[in-house]
Amino acid sequence: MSEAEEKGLRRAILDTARQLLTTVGYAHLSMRNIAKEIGYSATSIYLHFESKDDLIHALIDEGVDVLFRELSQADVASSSSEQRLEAMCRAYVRFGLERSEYYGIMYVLHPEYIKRYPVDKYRKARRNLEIMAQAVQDGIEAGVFRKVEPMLAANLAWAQLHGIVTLLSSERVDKRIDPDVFVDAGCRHVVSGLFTPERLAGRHAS
Amino acid sequence: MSEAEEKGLRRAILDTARQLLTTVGYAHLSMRNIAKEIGYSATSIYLHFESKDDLIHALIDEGVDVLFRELSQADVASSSSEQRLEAMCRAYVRFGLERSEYYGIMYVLHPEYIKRYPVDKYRKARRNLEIMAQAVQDGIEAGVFRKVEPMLAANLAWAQLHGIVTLLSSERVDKRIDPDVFVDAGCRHVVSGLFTPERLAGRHAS
DNA sequence: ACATTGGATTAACGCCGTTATTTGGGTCCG
DNA sequence: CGGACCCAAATAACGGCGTTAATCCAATGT
Repeated sequence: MSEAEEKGLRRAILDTARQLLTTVGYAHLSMRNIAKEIGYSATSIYLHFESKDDLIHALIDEGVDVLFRELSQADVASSSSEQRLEAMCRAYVRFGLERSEYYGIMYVLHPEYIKRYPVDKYRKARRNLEIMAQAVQDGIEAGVFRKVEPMLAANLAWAQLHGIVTLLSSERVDKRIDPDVFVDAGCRHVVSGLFTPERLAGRHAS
Repeated sequence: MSEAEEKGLRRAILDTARQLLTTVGYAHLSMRNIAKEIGYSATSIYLHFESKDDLIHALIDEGVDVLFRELSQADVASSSSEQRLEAMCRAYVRFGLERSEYYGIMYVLHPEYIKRYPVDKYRKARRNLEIMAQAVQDGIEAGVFRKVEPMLAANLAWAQLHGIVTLLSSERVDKRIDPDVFVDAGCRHVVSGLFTPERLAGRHAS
């Protein structure tokens, strides 16, 4: 009971913080306004998190899991490795744009603002790249993709997708460009950049 | 004389702020530590800038100019449009990594942290995309690039380069990947993604 | 009935951006 | 010369921040 309530308060803090991230953003997220929202004093949060960074790390943890679930879902829902990769690209961008409360603290917040993410949690975060690298690897073995270093290709794909998400969500992309067209072109560009010349020659018109 | 000194102080503020951006980063840049550095009180800065955002906007202005100069230099230093585009890509990444004091406030700082960049300065900032779009356009006319919307292609290229810069400088790229190889692969990917199938068939081994 | 525990609060510290007020030296004019 | 004015610059202060220290108080155990 007291354990349940303790968990309850911890969850309430996390949920409130996440909600405030969507409404006021990280720049205006404070221990004091989280506390006010749940009817406690700011210092009470320190009974459950040792610092604001610690709280954010807990949320990042959640975000990493959510993203992994969505990538996995896209992975199994498709058949060919190229379709799987493209589906994951779209899932990544969708996650970045629709769950920006997570995306912002996971990948946008500059490390200088926040203590380094604990080393022992890196492994879990890396799964989100490895699942994409695996699709690249499979494509190579299927003869659809060129023989590239899968991890290099995955990181490069990540950079493309990350750029698309951040430029779109910070409204830096030219307004005359339709966001859907932009995302579409980006995802196809990621995949087609891996095609063998033969596979490429047979692709449909852009 | 008094005019020169006034300009001198304004310059001193800008230079000190820029230097602090490289040493302590935006998160720890404050009106008070800028002032301490130049031996004035914090409030004196308000005689030259109406707010911290205003000061940062002035620095962004400088950064936009510096980037434009470097892109232009890369543009004229090469001959074929594909070489020009690739040279500009490399110049962009170099700017992002080496002048990160500018890059951070220009393209990384989330808009929620800072007042919107004044509309009348957008035009100048847009030149940095248009110069790349022009290279795409030229490549199309030369028959080297596929017939794509130049502005869409430029923004997509920008997203790729921006992703590379931000992931590298926030140390989020897998440590086993050589940064130079990463940048290299990224820039070539941007360019080769635009090639016509014929031009692509004749490219060298990856 | 008393001591102990531990969740929760208030007070306080040193930062922050910014505004209001005050200082103080120079210049202009009667 | 003396007083009015100006204006760069400083100090004080406001409300907000993350965080720590001290305090309160109700429930628990003996």
